[in-house]
Amino acid sequence: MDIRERVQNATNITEFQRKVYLELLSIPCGKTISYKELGKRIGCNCPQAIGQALKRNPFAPDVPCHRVIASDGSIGGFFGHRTGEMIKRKAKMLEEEQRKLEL
DNA sequence: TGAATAATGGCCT
DNA sequence: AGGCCATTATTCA
Repeated sequence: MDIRERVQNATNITEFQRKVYLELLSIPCGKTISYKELGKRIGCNCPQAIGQALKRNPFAPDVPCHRVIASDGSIGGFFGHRTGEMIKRKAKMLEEEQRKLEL
């Protein structure tokens, strides 16, 4: 079963989260989307809720949460560790994914 | 211009 | 009902 179907069949989550995950899956491989953009797509002005939904994403790692980034192109990090190496790590993962698509 | 703080907005416990 | 969080924007230096 595709992850998308699983999300659609997921009842233990809210419609909001479902939209978030669907949009997330809608993101092309190797591509990234900002919380703001994603939120806008689902009709939500609060990227925090999205970030939380991703963090709580019960579909991980089926849901490419690493495709979601800040509008700057980095994960950013909320409190504590700002722009750290973890971000670069995710960025690298995206790069590898993109590379995989080319092959 | 760069960086830190404040506010936001919905989800989870 | 309260706290949380992976952002964003504004303001201070």
